[in-house]
Amino acid sequence: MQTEVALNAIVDAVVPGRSIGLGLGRRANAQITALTSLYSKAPGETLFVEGDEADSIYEIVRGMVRIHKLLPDGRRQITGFLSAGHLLGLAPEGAFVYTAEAITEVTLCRYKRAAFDRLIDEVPGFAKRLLAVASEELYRAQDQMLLLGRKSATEKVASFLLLMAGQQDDEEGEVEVPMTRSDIADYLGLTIETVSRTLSKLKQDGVIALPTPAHVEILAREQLDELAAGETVAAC
Amino acid sequence: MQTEVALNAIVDAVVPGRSIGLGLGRRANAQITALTSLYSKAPGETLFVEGDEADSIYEIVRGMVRIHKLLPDGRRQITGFLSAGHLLGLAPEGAFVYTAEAITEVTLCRYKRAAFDRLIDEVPGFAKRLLAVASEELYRAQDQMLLLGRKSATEKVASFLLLMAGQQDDEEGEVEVPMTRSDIADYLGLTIETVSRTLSKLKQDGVIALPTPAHVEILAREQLDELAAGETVAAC
DNA sequence: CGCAAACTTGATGTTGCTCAAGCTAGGTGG
DNA sequence: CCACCTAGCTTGAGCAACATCAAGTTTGCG
Repeated sequence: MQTEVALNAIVDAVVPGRSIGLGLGRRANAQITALTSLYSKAPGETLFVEGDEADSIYEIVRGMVRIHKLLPDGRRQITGFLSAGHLLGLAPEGAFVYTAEAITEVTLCRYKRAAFDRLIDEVPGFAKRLLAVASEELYRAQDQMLLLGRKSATEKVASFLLLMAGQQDDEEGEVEVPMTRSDIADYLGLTIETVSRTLSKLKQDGVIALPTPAHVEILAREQLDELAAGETVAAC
Repeated sequence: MQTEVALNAIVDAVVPGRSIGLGLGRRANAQITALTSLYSKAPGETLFVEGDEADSIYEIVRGMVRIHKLLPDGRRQITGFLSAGHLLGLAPEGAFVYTAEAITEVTLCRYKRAAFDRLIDEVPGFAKRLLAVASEELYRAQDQMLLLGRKSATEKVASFLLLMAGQQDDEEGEVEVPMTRSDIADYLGLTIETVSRTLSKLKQDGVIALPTPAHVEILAREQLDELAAGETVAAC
């Protein structure tokens, strides 16, 4: 997402060329980096749990994180897969409203909530920038509601594949799928069996190839686009 | 939502006691009211359409609005029912990302986008306040994803009734439902028949009463709470 | 090499959708 | 004032998409 040169030497050392500070100017960035700490999580590790005291805000520097909510009986809805540049924990003060877990090896930048709040007041443009980030998230959330409420299994899986493809700059149809079928199912409101079957059907129809379960190759991009958009009755 | 005394004489005249300006201080409010215009929409009228140029931001002063997104073949997902105090059109600049329509008679306050943007820069605390509003919306959206992806029809309808009840201060179990079964269905990712049947079943079970289709009486609040939360297998 | 986790595939079941018919209520014109 | 008309709602019967249950298969790792 961000491509400008990082101001933070620590970050630069770890992930060359990857900026933090949400695209703000030099001064703001310098202020922000003064109160960050950088650390890592292994795949499967929990960053924080829904209901925990939200004393920090996190920025993903590298890797992929899933966020989810649970029903009392264990049913899970994954509300997002977040990669580098995304913020975690911006929600209402007090407590986190979702659980966050690492899917891949993840590098995180942690901001203390209190210091972060102070920055919002003191650094011109910072709140505005955060507002843009939140609006963007809201837009994504509404698209996902349309998917969950009104798309068929095939349309959901097609949309997911295109989301993954778009998240990777890789335009050549090679898509990495770092999460399990269970994650995909809980993101799309399906079961793992339906996800697996739908992928098999797309493969059989020549729309995709599946060299390995975690590696999808898009063979017929246009057809996938149409499926994802829900254009025709043929989609069913 | 807002109960403080309005500073804007026009608003006061129309809707006594209802504030605008998003809970900011006197100075900010004075600045904001300088660039507002107030007007009304009849039930069924469109405020704006997905894709329209987003040159304004709206605050609902009175009444209820629905916002939705469409698939090319007409399938509709209602992403929210918004009442007084809510903002419309905050999403990414350029174009509206959803369509907004009046459900009841609605009074709106319109802010010019450019002026609104200037306020964000000039009025201290304004962007922060908007960020809180957007975060709150995001939280609601994630709850709705959980509902759409993982709840049964009964759980969805129960959740909806509680949402409506919560939106009205009326704690006595009397809930007004100003929208049609079609709106409810498109909000919950169901069909009108399933919504109707589910309401009938809840009535039959003594959980609610239905004096008229648009008027629900909650008879067994606890049972409805449990259903909405998805506590037990009995929910199915 | 063996084991466990993840994935795939098949058979059967159930929820919610589709199609269809009748009901209710509010508004309009004769 | 009443009858009609229409939009919205309810109810029923049959069906399809997706879930559930149940084996197998593959893969990665110790």
